[in-house]
Amino acid sequence: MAYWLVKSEPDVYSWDTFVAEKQTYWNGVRNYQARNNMKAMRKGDTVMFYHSNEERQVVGLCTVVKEAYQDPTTDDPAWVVVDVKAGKRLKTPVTLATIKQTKGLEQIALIKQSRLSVMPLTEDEFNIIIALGS
DNA sequence: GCCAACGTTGGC
DNA sequence: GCCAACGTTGGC
Repeated sequence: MAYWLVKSEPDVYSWDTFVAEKQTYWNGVRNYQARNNMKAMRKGDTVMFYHSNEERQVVGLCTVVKEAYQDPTTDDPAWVVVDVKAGKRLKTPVTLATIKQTKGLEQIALIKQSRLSVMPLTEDEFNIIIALGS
């Protein structure tokens, strides 16, 4: 069981939209590293949902329900999507500012590689964020 | 709106 | 294969 974090611009695809749809395929990734991370996702893995730009906070959790397959929005076989199902909203959103100040999260990919849109989290990082969000 | 970081493209 | 130019992302 692995942990991941995905970013979305709330203007483009927000947590509320996701919750309303209950499930979605995570499309639009056009970066090889992010793509490789998606390919490494396994059914049942937990994914944190982060709002970038205006909000900059982790807002909720979701679960991988289908592993990587051809992105239906393009014919280019280089790109894949995964299906994710909306889970719980964090009681308290965890902001980037908080993450930066929190001991144990210094190495998180969210800070180290700010432009990456799909990234792995260690179990420790995941648990710390969960604790901050409850 | 600006700019830093960084990935991609294309000329050589 | 290198590197400059360029485009994109995302924090501020």
